[in-house]
Amino acid sequence: MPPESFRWRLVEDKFRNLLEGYGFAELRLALLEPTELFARSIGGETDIVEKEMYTFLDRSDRSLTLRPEGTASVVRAYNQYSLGKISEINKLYYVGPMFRYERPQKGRYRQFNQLGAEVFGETSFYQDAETLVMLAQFFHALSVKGVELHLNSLGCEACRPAFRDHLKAYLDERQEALCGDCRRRMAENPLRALDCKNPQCREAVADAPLINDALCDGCRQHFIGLCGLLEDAGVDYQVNPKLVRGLDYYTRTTFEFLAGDLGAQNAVAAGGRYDRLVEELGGKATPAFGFAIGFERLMMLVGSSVTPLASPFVALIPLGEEALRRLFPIHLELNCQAAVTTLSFQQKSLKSQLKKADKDGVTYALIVGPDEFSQGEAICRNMRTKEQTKIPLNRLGEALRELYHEC
RNA sequence: GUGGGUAUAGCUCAGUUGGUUAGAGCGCAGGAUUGUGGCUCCUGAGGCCGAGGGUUCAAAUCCCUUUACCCACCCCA
Repeated sequence: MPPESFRWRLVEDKFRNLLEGYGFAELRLALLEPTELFARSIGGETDIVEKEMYTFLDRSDRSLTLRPEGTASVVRAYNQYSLGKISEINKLYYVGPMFRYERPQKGRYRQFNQLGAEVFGETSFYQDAETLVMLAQFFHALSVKGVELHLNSLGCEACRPAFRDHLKAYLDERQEALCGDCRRRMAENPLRALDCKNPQCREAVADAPLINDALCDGCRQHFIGLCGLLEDAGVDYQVNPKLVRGLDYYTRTTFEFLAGDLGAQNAVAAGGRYDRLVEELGGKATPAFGFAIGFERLMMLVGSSVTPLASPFVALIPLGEEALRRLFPIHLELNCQAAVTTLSFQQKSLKSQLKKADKDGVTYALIVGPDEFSQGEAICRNMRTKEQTKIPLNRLGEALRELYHEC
């Protein structure tokens, strides 16, 4: 709703401009996808898939789901249209609503909007760095303060399995201390125990083996390289070895931008690298890196620093029916270019119309009534200096246009 | 899915141990010199007290049910 909607569009425009500057192109995504797509990409054991999706059957008994996130749809589109053949590297972004069946609370809604982007075909850690710096630039451009970048590497198929077994062995010894969820997830994804919020789990996991120590050479160099580039770019970050994302497709780099001001739902943007997903969804093996920003959460941080709409420039004040008829075409003509005039269609007193003009914050008020008609000139009042000048009735339109362009 | 909270004027909220025409501030409308705004003053409009049921001589107030929203757990953007 206004005035929020104006601020939203302003922020969205900034996002589009920034990303298009970095060579991203917009992808308009399907809202509805086969349920299986999400089960396969996000992971069958994740909470999103287990209990947070809006899933239903269509008339042919196919199971469809309102998308809970964007990456899976982007990857499907990437594969379906063979984007990888058109150009080696593809940079795509999207904007739109996502749906998750959760209990709403501050910063969490069942229908929420994401600004997201994905890069396909680039393995280099330079890509990770470019994207992260770009995000930092975005927050900076919006004067958003207090966001922290948390960073981790989850390894790849070469080193993660070994680490997973290692961690599992560690957790097995402490099974009794873990919460039900963690115990249940042990088989599929023991890593999740690392960022469980349950105090008992936290304690049990305090001395758990860390993935950083178990990375293979390739992953280690990737991570170190990324960190170095971030430092060179002056982007502050902290490594959080226990950062594990709730989506199964991530490999190597994962990150979250956290904001303290958001309450419990403090992740304003998150993402990472997913080098295996394209292939798993039936495409050619393609490395990829992506992120999503929670639009609503971002807007909570942006506050009032983004200016809402500008005030109209001049209030047209007609006194009497004839004056209204005379000013109406001018009103239409001037607003055709930009929103510069206001005009009340009701017969109101000069006093109340001026009051309204003041509230609207206009710079000029143009008064036309019986007196003006008899003199052939309208009164133009500068609302700040209270100076009044006269303008011939037959050149009102161009005179106002000149005034507008002078400012 | 679990727990807590709120619901009264357009907005933010008061409303005592149940008591008769339900209040304030802000906003809105009109007026205080006939055709000149901001400040001030006066006046006015606007409420089925979220919905449904119950207790009572009497319910915004107590009880039950329900809906919506909020906050937290969880999860994530």
